[in-house]
Order: sequence, then structure tokens, then C-alpha cells
Amino acid sequence: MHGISNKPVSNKDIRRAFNRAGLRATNQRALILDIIRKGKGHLDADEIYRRAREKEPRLSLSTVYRNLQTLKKMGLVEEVHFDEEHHHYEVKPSTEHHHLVCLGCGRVIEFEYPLSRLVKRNVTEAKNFDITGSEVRMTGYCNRCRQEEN
Amino acid sequence: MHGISNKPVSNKDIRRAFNRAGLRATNQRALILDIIRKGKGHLDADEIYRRAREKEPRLSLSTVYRNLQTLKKMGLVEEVHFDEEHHHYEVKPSTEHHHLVCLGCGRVIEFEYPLSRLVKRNVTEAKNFDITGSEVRMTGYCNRCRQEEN
DNA sequence: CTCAGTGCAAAAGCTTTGCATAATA
DNA sequence: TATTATGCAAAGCTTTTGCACTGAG
Repeated sequence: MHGISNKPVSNKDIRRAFNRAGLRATNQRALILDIIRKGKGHLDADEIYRRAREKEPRLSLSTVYRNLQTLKKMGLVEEVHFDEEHHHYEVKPSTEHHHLVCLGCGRVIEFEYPLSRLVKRNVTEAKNFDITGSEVRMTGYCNRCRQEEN
Repeated sequence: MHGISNKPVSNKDIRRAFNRAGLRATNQRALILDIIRKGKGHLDADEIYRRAREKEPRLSLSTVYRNLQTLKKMGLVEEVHFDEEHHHYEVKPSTEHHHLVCLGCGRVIEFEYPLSRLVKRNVTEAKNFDITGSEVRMTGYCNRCRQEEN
């Protein structure tokens, strides 16, 4: 089984995706997208900035912010809210997935589950609602942290 | 059937709750809590500030922020993230409840459903996780907005 | 060659903090 | 009366915006 996806992965594909959207394929843009992809979704704007500058030291923070907006609009990147402080960004996953956040160690566990379908089916108020996106964040304590507690 | 709750509701109860926590029962504090309660959970800090000033014109924004922190720590108030822009606050509900947000008209629909229990049961990664809180926000389009679209 | 995108600097939110004063326990 | 909480003003962050310049198409 291959992990084939409908998302652009090669530089060429990325370039095409940008051009198709009427946007220009700049190094900064590709770099930022690449960092978000490698960051596994738990990077905030500043962290993306810091990592990007290692490769492209002249890059500016406003370029990061502007591209985050752009990539969001293109549907390539998704903004998630892990905590009260920062926004985090990740490449949009094709399947519905959610997060468990450990309040002990801060670890974030991703899981996949079609919660929106379930809500749609079982919740009266959701029946007449066309759910297009969902953001689920459950907090608690992971196995490891509970054991250390005792 | 009464809507009896274990949360303080009368002024006296609120006063006691504060004192029990070693805190002082100030007018500002009670007012802010009252506004959050009446606001049905969809107020941001600035909106709380504006409403509070109608009753207590000398109240400062920093007092609002400080008390939001305090009330959160006391477990009386909960911070929720509706959109990318602001934090919203609501009195902590006893039952697990979640939000449907209409991207068309901005309407927020609350629904109750024990999603965390369900995740705990059905998701491998959640099995060893002690879920203590959950924040679910599903977005889409409500009945009304879908009809207007056509 | 054109115009979208960039870098830089400045501005604009939102939130926190320091300090003197006021109010509660 | 002893602190806690408040108001005010200033500072701190994160994010956005204006403008001249650069580079992709």
C-alpha cells in the first residue's frame, strides 16, 4: 500500500499548484510550505520563521505571515489552536483527524476519527447543518504522566 | 425538574466561592462573572469590558483580564476559541457541550454530546489517555444559509 | 516588461505588568 | 490594619500594513 496523496509533493507539483491558483512560485513560499509539512503541524508562525531563516536568512516575518494566509486560502495549510497562546499550522490532512493534548507533558497525540459524521447523525442540532470542517482538541493526561503521578 | 446546579448562582454563593478560594469578593469580580454568565459564552474580553463599564464606568480593561485569569483558575469560567481572532469566555458547563459555527452567518449552535467518552472507547490512541476536557468546534453552513445560497 | 511578492519599518491589535491607591477581610 | 485587588499607563507580544524594490512569468 502506498501513501499516495492528492496533494502536491514534488517541487514541480508545488510550483504547478501555485501557478494554477494564479500565484507565483517563490522560493520563500515553497520553503515555508516545506517547513510546515516537515513540522508535522505543531509549529507556530515564529517557529516557522526561525526555521526558514536557517535556509533563507533574509526572509522576513511578514512574508511568513502573508504566506500563511495565502496557503490557508489555497487550502494547503490549516490553522489549529492548541493552546491559548499561539496558532499552529499544518498541511491539510485528507482524512479527518484530531488532537489529544497531555496537560502533564504537553505531548500532542493525533488520532483519526470521523467525528463530524457521527455528530451529524446523532445530534439533533447538527442534522440541518452542513459540516465542512471540525477542530477537536481533547485534553487530559497520558499514560506516562499518570504513572509518574503515583 | 429543576435546573439545580452545583455552581454558585446567588451573590452570597459567589462571595463564598471567592472567599473559599482565599480571594476577595469585589464588585468588579462579581460583575464580570455575571456578564460572562449572561453572555452565554460568546463574549470576548473587550465585549465583557464594554458591558461591564455600563454598570461600573471606572472599571479598567486590565481588571477584566486579571479576573478572567482568576476565574479560569477557579474553574468557574472557561476559555473557548471560536475563531482565529479572539478568545471567548463562558461559565463552565457541567455537561460536555460543543459548538457548531456557521461560516455563512456566524451563528453559533451549542450541542451536548459525550464525544470524549466516545473517543476514549473507539480510538486506540485515546485508550491510555485520561481525558479531562474537550473542545470541539465544527464549522459549516446552517440550514438558513444553505437555502439562501440556492 | 509587468505586476505579484518581498523586505523593512512602522503601526495596530490584544494581553500583561509595575506601581500607587482604594477596598476587603 | 494588612493585604489583596484595582486603575492607569506603559510595555510586550503577535499579526498586519505601507512602500519601494526585487524577481517570477
